[in-house]
Amino acid sequence: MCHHYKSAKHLPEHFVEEYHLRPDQRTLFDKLADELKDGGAWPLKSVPALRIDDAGELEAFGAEWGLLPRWWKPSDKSPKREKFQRGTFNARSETAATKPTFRDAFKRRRCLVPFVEFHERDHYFGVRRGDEFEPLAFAGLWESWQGAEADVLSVTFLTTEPNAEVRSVGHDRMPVLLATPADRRRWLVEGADGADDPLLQPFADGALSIRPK
DNA sequence: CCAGACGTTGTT
DNA sequence: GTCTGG
DNA sequence: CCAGACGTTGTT
DNA sequence: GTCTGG
Repeated sequence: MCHHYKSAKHLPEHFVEEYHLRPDQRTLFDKLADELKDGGAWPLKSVPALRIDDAGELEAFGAEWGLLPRWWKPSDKSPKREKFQRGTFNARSETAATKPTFRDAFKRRRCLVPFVEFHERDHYFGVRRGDEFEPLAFAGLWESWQGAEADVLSVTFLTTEPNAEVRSVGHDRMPVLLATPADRRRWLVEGADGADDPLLQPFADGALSIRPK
């Protein structure tokens, strides 16, 4: 499962440069990323994300981790939206296109969820670059839910089969990783065409470094 | 028709 | 109060 | 991080 | 909102 990940101080600068974020966007992204500097990200925390806005421009936004679909309303089983969101922090790439909770977002509201290391089974995984870990992005989905009091922006990200390193610590799922600017752009612009799409495959064996917690 | 679900991961 | 699951 | 559980026997 | 199970 992928319910914890970390940012790093060099993450904002990387994405500010990759997407030429304007000063106000840069300020927002810095602030959102900075809120992860101590404990990292956990479900229901507000996390930084990137999407393409109505004008086709790339923009940063903050959203709660745990997707809340537009049709959600209180019920006996999920009296509070947080309870529902606690179960939607990941979306299976094999089924997200058809699940009621994810399919609209899968088709029309994709985003990037930047990170530096993700956590599985008492280990952190990332792509080492020198003595740091490289900023990467999860393949994310976002939603906007209209409440009586306020609107809730939320995100989740896709999972797939594990690669060799993740399997080696005893896990059978891993997040979909977008490790190049080209993959990130394609995810935002085109999305994926079925579970066999190259974007949704496990990360290349041997490309991740493992750091025991 | 109508109530209820709508999710993921990991596992004794 | 403390542990576990997400 | 934070919400939710924290238990046993016997079987709808 | 839409689908499924009863």
